[in-house]
Formats: sequence, C-alpha cells, structure tokens
Amino acid sequence: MRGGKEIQVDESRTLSSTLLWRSKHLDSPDRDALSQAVGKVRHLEAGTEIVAHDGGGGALHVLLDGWAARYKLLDNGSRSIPALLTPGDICDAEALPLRSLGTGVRMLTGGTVAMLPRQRLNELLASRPAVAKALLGLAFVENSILSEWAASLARRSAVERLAHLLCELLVRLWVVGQADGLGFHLPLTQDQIADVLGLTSIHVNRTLRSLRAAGAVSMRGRHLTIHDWPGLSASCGFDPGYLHLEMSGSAFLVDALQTGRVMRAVEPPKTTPL
Amino acid sequence: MRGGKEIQVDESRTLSSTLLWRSKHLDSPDRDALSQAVGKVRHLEAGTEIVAHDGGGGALHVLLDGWAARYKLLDNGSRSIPALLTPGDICDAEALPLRSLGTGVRMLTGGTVAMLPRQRLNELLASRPAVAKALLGLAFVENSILSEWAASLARRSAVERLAHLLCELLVRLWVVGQADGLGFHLPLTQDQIADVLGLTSIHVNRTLRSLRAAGAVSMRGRHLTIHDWPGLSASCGFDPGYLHLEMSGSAFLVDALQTGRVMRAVEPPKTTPL
DNA sequence: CGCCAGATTGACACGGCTCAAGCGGTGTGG
DNA sequence: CCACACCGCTTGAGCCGTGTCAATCTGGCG
Repeated sequence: MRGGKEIQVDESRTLSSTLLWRSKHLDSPDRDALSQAVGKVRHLEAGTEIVAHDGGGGALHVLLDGWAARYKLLDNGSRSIPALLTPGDICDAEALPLRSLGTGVRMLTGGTVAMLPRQRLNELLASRPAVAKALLGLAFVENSILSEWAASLARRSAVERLAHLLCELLVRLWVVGQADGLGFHLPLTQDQIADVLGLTSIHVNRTLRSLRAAGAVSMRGRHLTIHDWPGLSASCGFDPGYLHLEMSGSAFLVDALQTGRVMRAVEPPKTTPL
Repeated sequence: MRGGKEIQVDESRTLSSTLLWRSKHLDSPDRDALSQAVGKVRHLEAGTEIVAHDGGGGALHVLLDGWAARYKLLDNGSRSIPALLTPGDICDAEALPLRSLGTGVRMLTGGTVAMLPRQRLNELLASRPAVAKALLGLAFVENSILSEWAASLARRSAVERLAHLLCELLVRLWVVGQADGLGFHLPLTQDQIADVLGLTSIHVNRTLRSLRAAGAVSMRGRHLTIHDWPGLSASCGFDPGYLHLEMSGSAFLVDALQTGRVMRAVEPPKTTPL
C-alpha cells in the first residue's frame, strides 16, 4: 500500500479521482472536456436523497466523497440495498436516460457530489464518443458487480457473503486511495449491512462476531481491519476480476491482489476471545 | 394481446424485433446503420456457449430467437444465473469493452443469434451517438432488472420469488410477441429456475406446486399459464416499472398492465387439487 | 426393453429469523 | 452535572423456511 492519506485529502474531492474520469477509454482532451462539463459540487449531509424515488433526473451525479447507497423499498415492508457507492462512483446509473422507478439513492455519510447537467452530458455524448464508451464501460462494470452480488445472495452463506463484501470494499477503497493498509473506515450500520447481504441485523452481528473470533478481522469503532487476507478471501472465493480494475487504470492492483504481495505487511491476527 | 403469432414468425428472427433496434433513442437512419452493421446470423443448439468464460469478445451478440442464460460458477460448487436472456436481448453485456471474468452465456434452447463485429460496433459508436445512447439505455435497463432480482433474492420468500419471476417473464415475452395470452412457453428446467431464484430444484418443485394448488398458475408440458394475474402479481409486489418498457417502444403495455385491461380475457382459475 | 434426465414426494436437519431483553455511548434538556 | 431518551450493538431461546438425503415415478429415446 502506498500512502492513502495524501491521495485522500488532495484528490478525492475532485472529478479527477473519479472512475469515469480515469477510464482507460479517455485521452487528455476527453478528460478536459469532461472536467469542463462539471457543474456545481454540492456538500450533502448523511441521509440526504441524491436521487428521489420518482427520479429527479436533471443531472448525472458523481460521488466525490463519502458513501451512498442505492436502495429499494419492497411492498412487503423490507428494504434492499443493491449497490453501495463509494468515492468515484456514479450515483444515478438509472436516472440518465430513464426515470428510475422504485429506486432511490441516499447518502450514508456526509459527503460531496459533482453534478453533470443533463444537457452538457448529452453534448458530451454526442461530441465525444470516447466519453460514451467510458460510460458504457462503467455501466457494464456495475452490471458485473450486481451479478456477483446476486450470486452471493443466491448461493453463499452468511459468513461467505459478509467476507466477500468486506473483501470487495477493501479493494474498491484501495482503488480510490481510501483504504488504510488492510483496513478501512466502514460507516455502515449493521442494519444497512443486513440490507446489503439479505440478512437480519442480528445475524450480521453474529456473523461479524464469528469472523472476529476466527481472527480474520477486527473492528475498532467504525474502522475495520482485515488480519487474514489470504484466509478471508479464499474462504469466500473472492476473485477481484468482476470489479474490472483494468477499467479504472488500476490494473497493477489485480496482480498485487492475486500474488498477495501487497498484503504481507500486516500484523498477525490477534485472536479475540469468544 | 394482439396476435403474437405473426410477429413471432415474421419478425422475431430479425434484428428489427430487437430491443436495441427498437430503442426510442434511434431514428430511421440510425436503425438503417444498425441493420447494415449486423454480420452473420448463427443458429445454435441448446447448450452452446455464446460467450466463453474467458471472454471471446470478438463481437456483440444479439439473441434473436430462443432462450439463453448468463451464468456464474462459484468456487463453492454452486451455480448462479444472474440473467435470463429472451429474444431481443443482448447476450454479452459484459464482453463489449471488457473481458468477462467468471461469467458465461449459454443457450438454454436452440435458437439464433446475430453478431455485430466489434470493429463495426466501434464505428457505429463513434459515428452515431444515438446508438451509443441506446446501448447505454439497454445497459441501464439491465442494471435495473439485476437490482430487482437482487431485491428478490435478498428479501422475498420462495413463493414470492417464483411468482415475481413468472410475472416478469410473461411481460418480457409479451413485449417481443412471444407470449400467448396469459401463458408462455417456459423452457427452463426446475434446476435452472432454482439457479435463478437461489433455491433448490426440490424446493422450486414444491413452490410451483403450491402456486398450482392456489390456482394461480398451471402447466401443461412446458407451457405455463397464469390464471390469476391480479392475485399473482399483487402477491409478490410485481410492478413492471423496473423493466422500463418505455425504452423498448412498448409504453402502451405499461398502462395496460397497471389497469389490468389486457388481462381480463382469461379463463377463471381451475383449482388443482392439492 | 432398458436407460436416463427431469419431476415428485417424504423425513429430517440446520441456518437464519423472530421475539425479547439488556447494554453502551451520545446528545439533550433541566 | 445529572437524568433521560434514543439509537445501534449484543446476546439468548426457540421456531420455521429451506436444504439435504434418499426413493420413486414419468416420459422420451436408442
């Protein structure tokens, strides 16, 4: 790991740290065009709706800082979170050419979003095919992630699901320089984790405990640390391929992840007493 | 319902019945360009791999006839089917600008696919922004469907999941003229349905039986008929919004679905004895 | 006729849910 | 500064939906 802190402070609040901006499909003129198209940058409180359920749709929102969640309210009273958004992600995948029915996006923490007015986006798409292609690429990456989540929900046990989620989050946060060694700030409530994993918050609690007991992870406050990356990632069959890191110009990480080279500089797991 | 049969025979094997082609974003010149870009059309046997796990990626495949499935093999030995492809769907959402790791696409029945060579597609994307936009739209629709499936897997019971799937399939097949009143040909094995719903084939069997017992559906061979659409769709909270039918030029259906106007011409449910 | 994949059914085990209680931090008003 | 309330976390006991294992049945097909 390279010093996450500087990156975090200096870049993570600008478009240039964004996955869209860093797409391998774009060259410098494209990036300039993108940068100039960005409109207001807003700071939002935790709990704010970025995209209303009925679909505001006036602009494309890019999350620059903080966490957000795409969520769904089912008529049987339960809630589902089909996507977690971390810095660099695009918020309204569905609001672009569509109105988004039944899905909202809400800030989980305080944070900032950049807004790309719809009209400028349309101009961009028309004048710069590479931008369209980059956006297409991002949409497909998100599809890939959704498929993996579906597989988790369908075919993995609670422990596997949780382990897989933690692995994914670590890698995604690495890419945007928000990881801290093998740890990261996890602002999610156990209720929210439950809605991601399709479990009960109570069971999330127990599952988390069992991971702690196994010495795989530990938590201090809202900071989660993975102590046994090889064990954890193997136990849930985590393979970062579905994140398509190549797309975000982080290809180097793929190799590192697989060889485990990056994870060596870690303190040994302290076994928490049951 | 309007005569599904003619459409089925005359159009469903051509690009013009395709969701991409019928996107609301395209005008006639766009459509012509699309049509001309199509390369070979291949007939495939059931079981054929359309997109290999390692990602052939030489072309974009559009399913013209038959069913296919995107699938995932997990290292814990189980299988997951995150997407079912019906006529008109694009097969390799992930293979376009990416190599698709860990996901394959395989024909479930015999059928035909049109192939759009990658190079021509790239030319299209560059020269016709509307095509790029249409593709983007399709990607987002798929996103939306994936989110809905995730919600099902996470928060719906077995009966609700199955009911929801059947409702979705009916509507999707309607759009492409392959439904037959309130029924349709369902070529899926109970094993395959299980991999879609995250259940066991055994439990799918039981669940299906309970739907039959409730008089909601019936099956004769591989033909499934929904007898109680209002009941079935309400019981699982089915709301076709997430399919974004407006995108495919089938907006008229949305209204019909909600008012229930279309479903009136149906024989009453025959209660199958338990 | 025998074979085989898929459908069906039953008995039983278990993972995750429900209900219920208690705990700790933190913000707030008196 | 304390009391209180509230939210999120934690833990326990028991239940239920779904999985597992094992047989049997059916229809198509060589």
